[in-house]
Amino acid sequence: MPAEDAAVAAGFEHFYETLRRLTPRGPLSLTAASTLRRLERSGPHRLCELYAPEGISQPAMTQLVTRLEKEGLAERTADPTDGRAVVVSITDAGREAVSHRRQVRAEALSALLQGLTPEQYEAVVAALPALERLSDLAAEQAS
Amino acid sequence: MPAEDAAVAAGFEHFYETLRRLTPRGPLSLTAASTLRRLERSGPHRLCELYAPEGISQPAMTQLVTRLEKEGLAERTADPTDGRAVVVSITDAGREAVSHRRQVRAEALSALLQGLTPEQYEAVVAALPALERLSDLAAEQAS
DNA sequence: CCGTCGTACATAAGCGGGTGATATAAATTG
DNA sequence: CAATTTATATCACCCGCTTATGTACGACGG
Repeated sequence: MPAEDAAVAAGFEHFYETLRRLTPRGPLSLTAASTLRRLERSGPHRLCELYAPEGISQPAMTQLVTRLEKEGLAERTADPTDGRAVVVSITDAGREAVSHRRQVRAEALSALLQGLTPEQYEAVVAALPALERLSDLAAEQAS
Repeated sequence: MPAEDAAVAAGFEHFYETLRRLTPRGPLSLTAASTLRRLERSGPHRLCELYAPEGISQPAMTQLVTRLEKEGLAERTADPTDGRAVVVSITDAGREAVSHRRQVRAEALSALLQGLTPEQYEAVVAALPALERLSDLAAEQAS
């Protein structure tokens, strides 16, 4: 491991904690929010396609979907081509919830961004594509 | 809120999920790890100074310290100047656990960093001070 | 000194969200 | 068509958080 990577890792570690505290406690758990975002971003999925990328077990996803359904944020549909399968999709209320959560976090973050110098702000913006690329790399590594 | 902030927020949101999945399942909860890092970084603290910055309730911190103590990662000491207070400090085993966790995450991250172009890598390194500054701003805003 | 009040921590009860083991039903296969 | 695999659900359990409450010490005015 290159030496500089350690510095990057340390910086990310600290920053991760900061981001974590930026969305104190909402009605949605981390996994619930992440799953809703996935459904919003890439459409309906069978339950068996959801739990692995979220890093939880299949029973956990069953229960999560049940909770989301109870709160009206997602819904189950039968898969016509496979009687065993369940297709999970996000509802309008779910989209609304995701959007609201995103908004809250964005505003908290925006307040912080005001405190940066223009150079620092530019550095952050310039790093965004790289961060996005890291996310993609992590996703394909997981698959 | 400036329009570009929304893009930054969206990027961070995605990146946050990536970081979250980078340290899959350890023996330490997120709060436990964060608390140990705090103890490692800024020395022993009274329990009442710990729970607020971690964003949990006082009973939760009492329980967390009890668990950490049971696992030998932290220890309680009486405060000689205040009979009510408890001073919590990290043990060598605790330092070891933090260090190990950090190592695991750093290696996983390092593997991803290999996939960046040199320009992207430089952009990430260049943004580190700004990310650090954001963490500081968040910390002082919380106080 | 001494009752009163605030502060620091612990305990209790309950709940959300995770786990592994197992059940059920539909699809696949030999 | 019996056997097996796959997709989901259910069960029993544990961990970590919550609020409400208990306990012991410190501070402080009479």
